[in-house]
Amino acid sequence: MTSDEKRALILDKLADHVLAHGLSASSLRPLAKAAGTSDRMLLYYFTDKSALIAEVLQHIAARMVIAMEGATAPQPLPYDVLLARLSAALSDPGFAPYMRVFLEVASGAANGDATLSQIGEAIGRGFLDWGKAQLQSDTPDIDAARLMVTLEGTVFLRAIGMGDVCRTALGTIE
Amino acid sequence: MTSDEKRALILDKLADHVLAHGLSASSLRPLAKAAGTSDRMLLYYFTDKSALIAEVLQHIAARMVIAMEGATAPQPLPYDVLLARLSAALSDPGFAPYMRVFLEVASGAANGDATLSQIGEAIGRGFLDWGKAQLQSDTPDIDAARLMVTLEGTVFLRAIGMGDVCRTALGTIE
DNA sequence: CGGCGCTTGTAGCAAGTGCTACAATAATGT
DNA sequence: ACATTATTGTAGCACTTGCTACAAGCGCCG
Repeated sequence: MTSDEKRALILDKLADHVLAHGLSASSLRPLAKAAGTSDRMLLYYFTDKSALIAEVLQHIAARMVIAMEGATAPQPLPYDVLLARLSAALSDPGFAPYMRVFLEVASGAANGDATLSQIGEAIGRGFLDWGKAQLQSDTPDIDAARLMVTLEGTVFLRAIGMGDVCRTALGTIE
Repeated sequence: MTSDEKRALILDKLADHVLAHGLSASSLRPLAKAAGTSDRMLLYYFTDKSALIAEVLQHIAARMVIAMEGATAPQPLPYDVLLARLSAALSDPGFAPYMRVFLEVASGAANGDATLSQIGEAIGRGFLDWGKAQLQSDTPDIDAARLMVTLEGTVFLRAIGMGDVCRTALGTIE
């Protein structure tokens, strides 16, 4: 097994751990344990902790893109339909971990973490573009923006146990 | 100065520090320094760290309520107007720290922190009720929910440097 | 005055943090 | 076979984390 393959394998397990336990529970030793290696080795493969985290988050983002491909409708959908679909998808147990991590990234970014700030925006823009491509609309930019604001709002509220409010808010639209 | 007064004074300075630097930078020693005392004393006044954080967050919530009183319109406003107003208010430098902390609370709650979960929901419900009272609507529950989802969505997006998307999304409504 | 309880400082502990120096092993090319 | 390089383990450093044991100071009531 080449060094690159090892790296890729480790990266995969690191992503699993971050998705399962969050960034705050992702210090080097727990990460190393989850990847079946040592903290020493993590810093051998990834120059830095922040570099490591950056790569892991990008890996996670790539995974999410793939998962979303599966949720992609064959044709663009009108705003209301797409919103209902995505809102349901994001609360799916399969997707929820991504949203938890995304929320944590946003929080870290708001507190001044440069790495998280940069990656958070990249992921966010990617998601926005993807949504725009799914939208059947005369004003795709505006509707994609509204879609995204609404969806992230539901992520936020569900995080604090206010999923019922999300349902109330979106119930009028379906 | 009585013991209660001292406690209240400390609490106030702790709130300042959390608002300025976030929960992640709020371990006992920095907090103590900000309050002009020692970690030892913090654990004398507040049984636990989590109890301390709980009280600080409630204090912060209470402050925000007061600040919002100042932003309260004399009469209820229609949805679009209220949304525009609150959206502008939340990105105001005076309010933004509250939102940063709120976001951090949500993130912590999503990661299973019981204290943050409980307090986050309490604050969220309070905010929802306050919004409902400001709303002039035939369907106040639904509109308040939509208002809240949208506003928290903008908080999220602004955190990752996508304030432009918020503007695009809300621009259509004003 | 004397004792008693509230308040506070000093010092430290055990665990965890990112990271590194050093050396031993394994692989690789000449 | 040998020298060089890549890979990995061991051990540790300097620091932060929440929290605590101990004792000294303090005021207050008898």
